[in-house]
Amino acid sequence: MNATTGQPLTMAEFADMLREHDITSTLQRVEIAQVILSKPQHLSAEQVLEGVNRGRNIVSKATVYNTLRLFAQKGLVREVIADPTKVFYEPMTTEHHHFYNIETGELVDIEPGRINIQDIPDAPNGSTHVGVDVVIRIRNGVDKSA
Amino acid sequence: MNATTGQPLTMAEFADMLREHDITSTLQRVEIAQVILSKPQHLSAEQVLEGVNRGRNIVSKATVYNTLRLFAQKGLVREVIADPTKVFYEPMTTEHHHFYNIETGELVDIEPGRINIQDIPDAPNGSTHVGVDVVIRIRNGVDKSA
DNA sequence: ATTCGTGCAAACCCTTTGCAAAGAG
DNA sequence: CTCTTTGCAAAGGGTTTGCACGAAT
Repeated sequence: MNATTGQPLTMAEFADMLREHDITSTLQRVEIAQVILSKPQHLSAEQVLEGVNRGRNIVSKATVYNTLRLFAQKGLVREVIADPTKVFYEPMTTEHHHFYNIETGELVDIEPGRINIQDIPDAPNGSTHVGVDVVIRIRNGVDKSA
Repeated sequence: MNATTGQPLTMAEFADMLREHDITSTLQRVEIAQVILSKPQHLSAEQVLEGVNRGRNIVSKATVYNTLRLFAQKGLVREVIADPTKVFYEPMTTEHHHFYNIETGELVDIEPGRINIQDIPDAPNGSTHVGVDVVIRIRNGVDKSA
């Protein structure tokens, strides 16, 4: 949503957003940005591919993968490593963490601030923190026993 | 190490350990247990395969993958999901967390208790916590800028 | 012209599976 | 003897790459 108008972002606004992140704006990249950045969500590369090509055929698989990687490098989206079989992408927002349902593969946001981490240790000699990811693995059902 | 003798565990002791976890003891499984459980470490399935077949040819790739999955189910080892390209396995010990070097793919233990998580939220309706994983992503170099 | 982005298909890597042979109880 | 485990090779799924075409400066 545009903060001043309250309307969904226009293609031109997505294009501006790309340029602000040093990404050359192209049709395909704007389409991908619209799909992943329009709201808080977690999408796999394949889901982005489907979302972009609704009926029509606008972006290839390779471009989706390459573009999502580029967006992640440029700080537009964040990669979430929780499912051992695929990477999820989410819009880059304030730091928050995730529930991961090991049965369904579903990823759910934990509200920011809902988790507090104390005493984050320094990175080992000569390295720098890039980020902290907390994944709480959950399973359907209330019974603890297998 | 055997707690009473201070010696490395014997094959028979690994076999006992398997049976205690309801795993039928076989030659291949004991060999795999020796590789992954002998000390604190993080090994990919491929590294386990190499570790088991030193020169000789004792265990197949399929058996390594299937056995590590079995060990994880039975609570002998823990899977660590941090590298988007592969799963790491570590001996099941007290809860601790990890540094993950995004440049080298290296995984490093953070001492238990060195991180404290406050206010872990309840699992969503009808689901149960399975575990909490904290991964601190690090990068070589001290400078923050790319 | 030169550079950068895209598309297609093939390559790649990790992991799982199907089925016959070998091993455990 | 019956059930389980193993091995091999092949399939599978997600991701990356090579190279030619097209767009932009």
